[in-house]
Amino acid sequence: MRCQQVTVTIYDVAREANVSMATVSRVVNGNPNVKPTTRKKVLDVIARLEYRPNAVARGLASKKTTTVGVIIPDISNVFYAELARGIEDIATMYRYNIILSNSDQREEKELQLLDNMYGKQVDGIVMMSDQVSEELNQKMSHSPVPIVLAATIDESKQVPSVNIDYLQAAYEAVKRFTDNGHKRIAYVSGPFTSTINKNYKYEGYKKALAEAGIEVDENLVIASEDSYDSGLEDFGTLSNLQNPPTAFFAGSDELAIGIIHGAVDADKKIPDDYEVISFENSKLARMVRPQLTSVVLPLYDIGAVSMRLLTKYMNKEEQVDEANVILPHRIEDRNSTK
Amino acid sequence: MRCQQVTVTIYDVAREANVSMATVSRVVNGNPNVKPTTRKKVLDVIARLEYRPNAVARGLASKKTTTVGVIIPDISNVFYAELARGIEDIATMYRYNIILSNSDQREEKELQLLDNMYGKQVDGIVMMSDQVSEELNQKMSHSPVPIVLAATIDESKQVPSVNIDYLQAAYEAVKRFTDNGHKRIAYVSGPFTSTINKNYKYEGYKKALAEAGIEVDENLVIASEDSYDSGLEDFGTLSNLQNPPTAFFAGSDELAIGIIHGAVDADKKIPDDYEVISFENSKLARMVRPQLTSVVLPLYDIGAVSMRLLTKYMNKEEQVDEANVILPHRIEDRNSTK
DNA sequence: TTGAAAGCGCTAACAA
DNA sequence: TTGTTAGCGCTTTCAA
Repeated sequence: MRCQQVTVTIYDVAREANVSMATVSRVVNGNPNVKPTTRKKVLDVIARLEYRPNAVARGLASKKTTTVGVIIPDISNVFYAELARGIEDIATMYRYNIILSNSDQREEKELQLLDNMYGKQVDGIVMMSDQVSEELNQKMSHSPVPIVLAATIDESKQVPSVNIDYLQAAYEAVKRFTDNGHKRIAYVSGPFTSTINKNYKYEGYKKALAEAGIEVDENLVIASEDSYDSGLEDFGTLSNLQNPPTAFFAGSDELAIGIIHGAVDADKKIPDDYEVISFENSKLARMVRPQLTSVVLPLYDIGAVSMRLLTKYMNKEEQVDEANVILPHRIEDRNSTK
Repeated sequence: MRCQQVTVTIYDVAREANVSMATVSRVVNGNPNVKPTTRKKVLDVIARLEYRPNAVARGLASKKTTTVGVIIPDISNVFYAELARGIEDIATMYRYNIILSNSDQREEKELQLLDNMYGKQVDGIVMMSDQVSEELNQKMSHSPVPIVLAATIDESKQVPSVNIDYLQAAYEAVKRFTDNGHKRIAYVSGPFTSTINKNYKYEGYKKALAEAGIEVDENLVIASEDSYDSGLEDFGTLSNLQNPPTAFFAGSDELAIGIIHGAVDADKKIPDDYEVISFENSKLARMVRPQLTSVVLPLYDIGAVSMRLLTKYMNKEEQVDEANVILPHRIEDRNSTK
């Protein structure tokens, strides 16, 4: 490994090709104002010298780095990993690289990462966060570069974003239960520190109940961790209520699988004893028996559209018509519901 | 959003503080050769002007960017996402940022991404690949910056790497079966285009069989995709053999869960009718009934150690004693085995 | 302890 | 169509 490195610069190419560096720069950047024979000559030298443009120098001179920052709560979480893939694919398509950082959902870290990204001179940022604090909102509003929120809610709507209609989606899921005659419907949620969980999915749940003339029973609503173990535990808690639920609306696939296994372990049958609808539809939804009926959260698409939106801002394309994009959703029917 | 940006430079700070830019540079970089009062004066101006160092300019001048490239087959795959998290955590600890790119396991893309990373002047690279081609090996061997392979095998051992002893681990897993008296043991693997699957896990499998005096039956070895559906399908294929297996060694958790559900769907009991051992131990291993006995692949640690190793090369620390690190492994016993 | 000055490798006017 | 020339914002000798 480690060989002697002789960095060949645009200047070396220019000298070898008997042209000025400006000309080399032109051919490297595909500027059409170069005579074909000159272009060929330069290209040959570039190939021979194995010249590779220095993106850092280019970034300094042009004030564009062709890299975008991605701030994500936790890349090892499938949920966010799927989003990240959507972001990266579109970034690649537009020739951007991605600087990826985990925030672990800590506000202090989010703030610090933003500064770090600004320092690195990224051309734009895609941000994910369960909860946009006032301070974070402020900082993003004064960002030197465009920012797009992916699958995250900023209730002030100051920052462009891509989401689905979480409230409506939750409403539709729970409405299935009320339509089926369920009166005792549980909402097993991830943490209420997440705006989406607390102010959207929960509101959708309440709306569906209200419409069916069912009163919200706080005992049927649990906001714990967004994990398999919580689902397992929450099933236990809820099924032991003196007036237990007959249907579960789960905030995520892991939670739903926990609930299902809780039921299985208690020798209950899904969907006969309890119906379950999840909210995510990751590939886990099919990896459990019975397979999960689930609201389809198009995470890849949300990531992809976020990045696409960001490119519009970065290129100052046509005045973007809608800064707060809402993608469509649907419910995928499988076997955890009747 | 988008406010008028007045970039304040080191020069502005210098002027305001009545010192030279060299002095500002010194305080920014924590150089001790600055009189405390001067330092304070400069720090005050920095705070007042909200000066933020431009990492690009710094990178050009110092030839160090404090960013490392990460080339990964697919970030949306939990397996790699876990590795990536380990890498990122240690990178953060050492103040590096990460440029993350997906290769989709295509050699052409891997090669091109390396060039792209070189162009971005990363200080080092962590690479993951199922199969290191000759050309890739060549390119990495002539890299201008250090490269470490994470959970990937380069049989020439030319490039530093971090792995576990896959062969031994597979051997131990299969030995459980032979010790338990199984004679018909299947190996349901991910693709054999993966060096680890083909040359290590498979060899471990063969070694355990050989030791037990069992001949390898090619019909019991299936190298398909590394997915739940493949597991499901492969169970069908294998269980319909006229002389079917009684134990399954699965190459990954998804494969193992597919096998288990295949069995469940066929009204078979695990581990009574079939025993199953997986190779991964992601959090999925507990999210299935029965829970999976699995070889523990410490992905996070492999990522973390890879990054740590890379920092040693980047800082030209003490001559690294071992370039090809082997981390310990173990088997986690759960309920898919007796 | 501080400052002056020469780059780092490239882009982007502007001129020819 | 091509070349000249300033920077971009910082680090890093070297000298004081």
